[in-house]
Amino acid sequence: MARRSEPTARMDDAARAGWLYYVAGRTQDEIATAMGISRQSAQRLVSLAVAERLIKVRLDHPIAACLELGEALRARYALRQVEVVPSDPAAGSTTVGIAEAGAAEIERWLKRQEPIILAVGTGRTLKAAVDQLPPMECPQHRIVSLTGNIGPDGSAAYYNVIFSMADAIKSRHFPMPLPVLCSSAEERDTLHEQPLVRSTLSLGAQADVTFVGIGELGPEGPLCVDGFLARAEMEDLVKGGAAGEICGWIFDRNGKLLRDSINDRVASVAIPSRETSCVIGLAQGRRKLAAIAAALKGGLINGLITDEATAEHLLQA
Amino acid sequence: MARRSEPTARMDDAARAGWLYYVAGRTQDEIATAMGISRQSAQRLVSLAVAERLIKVRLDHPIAACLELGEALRARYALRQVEVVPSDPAAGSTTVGIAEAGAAEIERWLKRQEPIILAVGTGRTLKAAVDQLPPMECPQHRIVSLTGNIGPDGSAAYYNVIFSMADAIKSRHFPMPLPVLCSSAEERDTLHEQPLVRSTLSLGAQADVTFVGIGELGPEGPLCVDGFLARAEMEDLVKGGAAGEICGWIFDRNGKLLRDSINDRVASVAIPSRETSCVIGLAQGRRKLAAIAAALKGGLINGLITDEATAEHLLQA
DNA sequence: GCTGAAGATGAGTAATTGCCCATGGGCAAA
DNA sequence: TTTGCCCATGGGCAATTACTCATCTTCAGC
Repeated sequence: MARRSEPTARMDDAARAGWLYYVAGRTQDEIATAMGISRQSAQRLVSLAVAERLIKVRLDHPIAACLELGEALRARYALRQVEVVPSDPAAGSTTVGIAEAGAAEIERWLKRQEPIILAVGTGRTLKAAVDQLPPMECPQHRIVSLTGNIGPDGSAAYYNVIFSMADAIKSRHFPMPLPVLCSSAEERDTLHEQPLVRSTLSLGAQADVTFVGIGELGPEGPLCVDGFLARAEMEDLVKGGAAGEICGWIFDRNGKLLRDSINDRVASVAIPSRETSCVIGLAQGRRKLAAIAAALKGGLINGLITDEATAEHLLQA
Repeated sequence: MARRSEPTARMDDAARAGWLYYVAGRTQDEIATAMGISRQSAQRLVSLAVAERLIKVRLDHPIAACLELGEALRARYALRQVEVVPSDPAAGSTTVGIAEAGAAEIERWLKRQEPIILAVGTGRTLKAAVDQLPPMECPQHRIVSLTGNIGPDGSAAYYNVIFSMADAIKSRHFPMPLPVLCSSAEERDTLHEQPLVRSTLSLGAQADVTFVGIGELGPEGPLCVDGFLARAEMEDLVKGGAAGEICGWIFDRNGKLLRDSINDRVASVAIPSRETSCVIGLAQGRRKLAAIAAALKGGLINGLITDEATAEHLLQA
């Protein structure tokens, strides 16, 4: 009769089926019986309701916003892995949240049965994450440091995280017995020829997953604070367009590594391939925004763990 | 570590799993892999998110409100079947909507393969519904009228719907060859003793599903308008506490059938058992509110097809 | 340190859902 | 009126999800 010809009738049915399924929690079989149609038709109506966006789902939890932000970042920068942690409205810093999220992600990789090579960079955020790791027995994995562990004054670089990692994780560890920054390109190349270093370099290049911090530049950046670069050098870098650094590798605002006298002296392993492995950056905070944005833009990382406020700013850019 | 002991961590995970499942549309298997847990745990987290009301689903369609109202009515009056149709904001009356919904419901019953007995009452709303029925071949079913088809003046009662039904539905039909109202209780009893009538009465009592209109009382009610009752009789009835009628059976505001001189003369079949069958009332409109509410309260019907505005008023009572 | 309860976990299994395909009815064009 | 196309329909099957049970872990209390 008349109602058969109305094009909206199908939509009404779809809405009804969708309501019964999602709101009332009936099975599609029950819906089919109640509406006098076959189960398959009921399924089609439910699908239709979803496809036509009649059904709106939302998550009543602070984490919902984080997941949305993460999804947006993933889509924009073609990331493999994104984690956005809530910005604690009370505390000013959310390093703790990122640290926990980072630890959880590291743990997920280490839990795997099949052997992997896990590479770590450096930085305070990354160290905080590693400090959150529970003790684990992972004899099947290998953990390699991308950066040297000798500070500018010859002492062990504090923020080289592989030793912290070794405290918690029972696994084979491969530090880099090098300074972070050599005095010259030639020295760097010579050191890299050493057999022990070469094998570590090779191992780093094969990493299945890499966790790195992202450092901002400027006089307050870690390279200056930890004494690797003098203030004047830093100012020159910034004038030259540098925007941030990962494992000491300095890049511009487009995420391109600079071809300059500093990068020629960096002793770190090259950042592993983003084509064939996961390179996950941990960073947060307004001061690091430019550095993070540049790393994302240049594809230096294909994974990111950050906080809500930082994610929002990254998306506004 | 610290995060293990936080009771909110599980909720966060549940929220995350729920988001990935409902918003991002991942399978539980993918979620399990992404979160580094087993399928079962992922399923539990999704369930938890639903159970804890973290997931809110809403339906973006006018019919959503109707379905909510229907569910509320069903719960309050222990109804088996409720249908609330949208109140057309443009047109004043929504009889058309109810008619279509009623026709759809009748059709659902008639589509069944196993033989059923379908009983029909009387009324304008019900007739409008029956007029919407498409032609159908239903040799397996039997359709019986609960009310007589002889009007007060001896002519065929117009709003006896079984003849309209016979036009569309190819099935065995059983009208009641009686007046609606007899001149006395004795006459009624005598007529009911006739073999043909007795078999129809018996058939009506066995009905699997019954569709009835609900009539309001007062000088504008169908009993008066159609000339079954004189105005004075009606006034007496209302004074005596009568609130409405179904198939001529008059009931008070609690849905109890009155024990009076009118009901003693009603020739209709008794309303079939609401314990063992579906008795679905079709009615709408402010004037009928008291009658519908009374029928629901007294359990004279266990199914209802009405419109949005009426449903809202019924729930406010 | 031991014990018991409560809750979490994973395997197995039943139920539910999603999808493909053959079929048939309805509608438009010829 | 006939022909051909389109699309809705339901059967069948694979994928996914829900549930149950036995076992394990953890933590509080003794």
